[in-house]
Amino acid sequence: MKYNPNKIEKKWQDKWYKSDIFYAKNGSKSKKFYLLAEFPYPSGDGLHVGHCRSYTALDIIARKKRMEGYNVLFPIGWDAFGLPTENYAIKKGIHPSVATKKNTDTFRRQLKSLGYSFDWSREINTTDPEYYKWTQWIFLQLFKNGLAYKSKIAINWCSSCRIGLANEEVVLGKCERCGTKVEKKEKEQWLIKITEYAERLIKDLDLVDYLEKIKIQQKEWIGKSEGSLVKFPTEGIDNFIEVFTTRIDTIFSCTFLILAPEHKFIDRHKNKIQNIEEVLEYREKSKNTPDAERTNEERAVSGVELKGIKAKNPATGEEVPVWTADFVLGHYGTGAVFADAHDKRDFDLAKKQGIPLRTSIEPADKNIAVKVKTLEICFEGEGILYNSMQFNGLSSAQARSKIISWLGEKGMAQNKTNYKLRDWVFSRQHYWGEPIPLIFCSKCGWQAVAEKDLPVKLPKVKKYKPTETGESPLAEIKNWINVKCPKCKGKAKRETDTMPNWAGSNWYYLAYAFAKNGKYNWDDKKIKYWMPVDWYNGGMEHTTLHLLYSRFIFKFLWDIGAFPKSIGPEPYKKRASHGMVLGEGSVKMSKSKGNVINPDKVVKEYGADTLRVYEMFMGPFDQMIPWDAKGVVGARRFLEKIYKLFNRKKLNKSNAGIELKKIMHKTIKKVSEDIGEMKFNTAVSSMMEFVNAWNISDKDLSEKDSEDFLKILSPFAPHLAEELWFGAKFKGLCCNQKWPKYNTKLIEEEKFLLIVQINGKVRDKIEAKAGILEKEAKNLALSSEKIVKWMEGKEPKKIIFIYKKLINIVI
RNA sequence: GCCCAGAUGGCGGAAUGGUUUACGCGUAGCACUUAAAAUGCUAUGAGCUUCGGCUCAUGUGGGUUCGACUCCCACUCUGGGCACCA
Repeated sequence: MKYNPNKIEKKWQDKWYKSDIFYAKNGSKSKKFYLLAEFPYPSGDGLHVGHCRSYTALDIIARKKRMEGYNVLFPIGWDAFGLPTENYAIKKGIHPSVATKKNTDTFRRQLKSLGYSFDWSREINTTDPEYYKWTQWIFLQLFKNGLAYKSKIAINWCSSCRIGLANEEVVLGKCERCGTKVEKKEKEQWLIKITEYAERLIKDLDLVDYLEKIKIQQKEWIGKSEGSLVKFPTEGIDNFIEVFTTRIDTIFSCTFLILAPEHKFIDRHKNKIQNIEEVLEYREKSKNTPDAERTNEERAVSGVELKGIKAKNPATGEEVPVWTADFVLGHYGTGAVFADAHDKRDFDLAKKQGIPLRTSIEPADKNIAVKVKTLEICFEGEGILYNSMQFNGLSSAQARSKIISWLGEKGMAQNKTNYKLRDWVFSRQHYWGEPIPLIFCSKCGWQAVAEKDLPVKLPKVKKYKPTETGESPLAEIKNWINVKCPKCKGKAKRETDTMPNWAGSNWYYLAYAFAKNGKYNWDDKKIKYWMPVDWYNGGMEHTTLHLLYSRFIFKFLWDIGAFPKSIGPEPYKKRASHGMVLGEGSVKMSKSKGNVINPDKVVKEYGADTLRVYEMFMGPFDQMIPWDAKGVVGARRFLEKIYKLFNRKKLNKSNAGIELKKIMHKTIKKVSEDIGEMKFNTAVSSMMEFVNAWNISDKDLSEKDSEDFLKILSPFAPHLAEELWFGAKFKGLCCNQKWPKYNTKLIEEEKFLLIVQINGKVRDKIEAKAGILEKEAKNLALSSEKIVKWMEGKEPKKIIFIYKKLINIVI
């Protein structure tokens, strides 16, 4: 009989998916385990082998946990709103929902063809009105709690997609999706106050078990910096210009101020700035400089003085000039800085424009100190203060707190914490997203749609294309837009913007707790039972987007009591991440390179189990790894060997070998531990070693050992394990069995290879009893011919003995 | 520029203070075959060798240690993230 995976796999998948064996049981008394894999965006390209890698890994964990007696929730669904589907629909002239249906059907078929043990009864779809009813409900709660507001802001505008982009969607000044240069455009947008949660989003990372690099990336993205606000009086104009600084210890060297070109001070005092035309011209120029060009490191600093404007340094009482320069950002801090010789950009600008400079921080290195004082080089580090009145001689750190309290007493300075994180632009001018459930009334302002009227369904339109003006296509459907104001019943209009991609994935982990066959009945009890997620796996690319957003939304829902408080303020207990699968030669897989591996083809040619085993074996799970078509063959050979051994040497109990049993138990130990640590590659290799040992042995496996082997194989190659389990006439389904335990006694070896070193170099290897101590080991070593030769008659100076490992003789 | 991760045979990798190169791929030889494929077995880091072995090798240079792929310092390169953040 030949191993025929196509036949075997279909058979077992039918059996599994027609039953409820992979269904999670709400409220079961067994210990729950919620294992979450990021749900896919169902693109028209179908499943990627990268999806298979992470889903196989999690499927292995889910199957093992189930065998260990946990009540496992391992769900799947579709994050289906978004631009690619919309663009596809526009191109093909079909409704995006039709494209979505087609794509999800493909994904579902592909995922099932790989035998994943998802709970398909809880499948979710973010584009289902029953689902987005809750997405809209969450938005309304944000709105009602004052966390959603509309504001005219300069947004990142992609002229090709005709869409406003969140900062997170701009990569190196280009649109993340299409690569077009992003422009600045003023537009009314809905924003969400994620910044109010900045501190908690940092602090609560202490409560969770995330990979350290994920925590670091989140913290860096939020970008907390502690400093102070300092007032620079501007007599006769405004009262003062306020600046943010983390280096108030350098204030005595401040010789000028710099404002961001867009700073409102300039607008307020146009008539007082003598060279206002020049200043406005500079502002226009900097506005049109795309961020991409700013990344040019060699770009020289530029700036313009606001002539006729002076400010007073609150520390020295000196009058200093005020400049504007585009390296000062309007949206960070107060949009204004004080400038001095201890900042590289300030230093460069001053040198270039002939602005006077003065130093006040002395570096520890005397040679550098000389060059700093003569303004030959710019010193940005910390040191000892001079030129700083009563603060002379203090270190930078000491001086900072003293200067703040000194200026603070005069009302000129205070402590201040700043974050790089900005509020989240939440509206999109596109069709294929959740409508924002708000109504604008010219009398009453923005009003929430009544909760009983949710969902606000997407209306049918003829054209999905964004309009020339950049407005959403919904803006053209008059009978949908025009509604009554929920408050005064007068004429009002619906918001026509839709929500961004992230809206649906902000809360989907909650949906799985209560979703059933396409119905979404929010259920506190079920949420309480399943949440938080025990183990969440996804890509590193979502660390600063989805992961941060969803943590924020969860915290918000927790705050307003949308589910029981006892769950705690964090949605995910543990977060791990997988490495990408690259094309051969370590380049990214892409259609244009023609190196995309289609999982369907691999399944057809080699079988699902082969694909699963190969993707686990190819390398460490968290690392990027190139696809190797030849490597797939190795996985297939491994499975074939197992199939042959089970059929050829079918359970010859009388010939069972104790040596094989020992290796079996070592393998159980290794595989059990490795799965928990996501070291799937070494788990597979240890099973390969076992099979090799069995193959060359003239003994066979006992019935118990065969059972155990199939059980540990089954998470990796579930179809083959099931087939062989059935073929051996074992009871029930293999995937329903109890995970095997290893016997410690069987793992202990009676003998070992004693490594004998002389001066740390291996000179002999002697087989010895496992229990021997130093004395016996020494005798054994010194009686070896080779060792005697190497000793050259010398006496050992020192002997190091490591139990069960080696003996090192130092001469 | 800053932060994080990494560098081991022809290739993917294993080993986290104690036999470097497990497992897999590839390659070579042998067996089976009319032949090929498939399969099985054997060999496979480099150099030297009197065929007993010896020497060298985990990016580079130092250090700690009886002993370093592993720990420490400096550097080079590769990948990822952030970046005019005051």
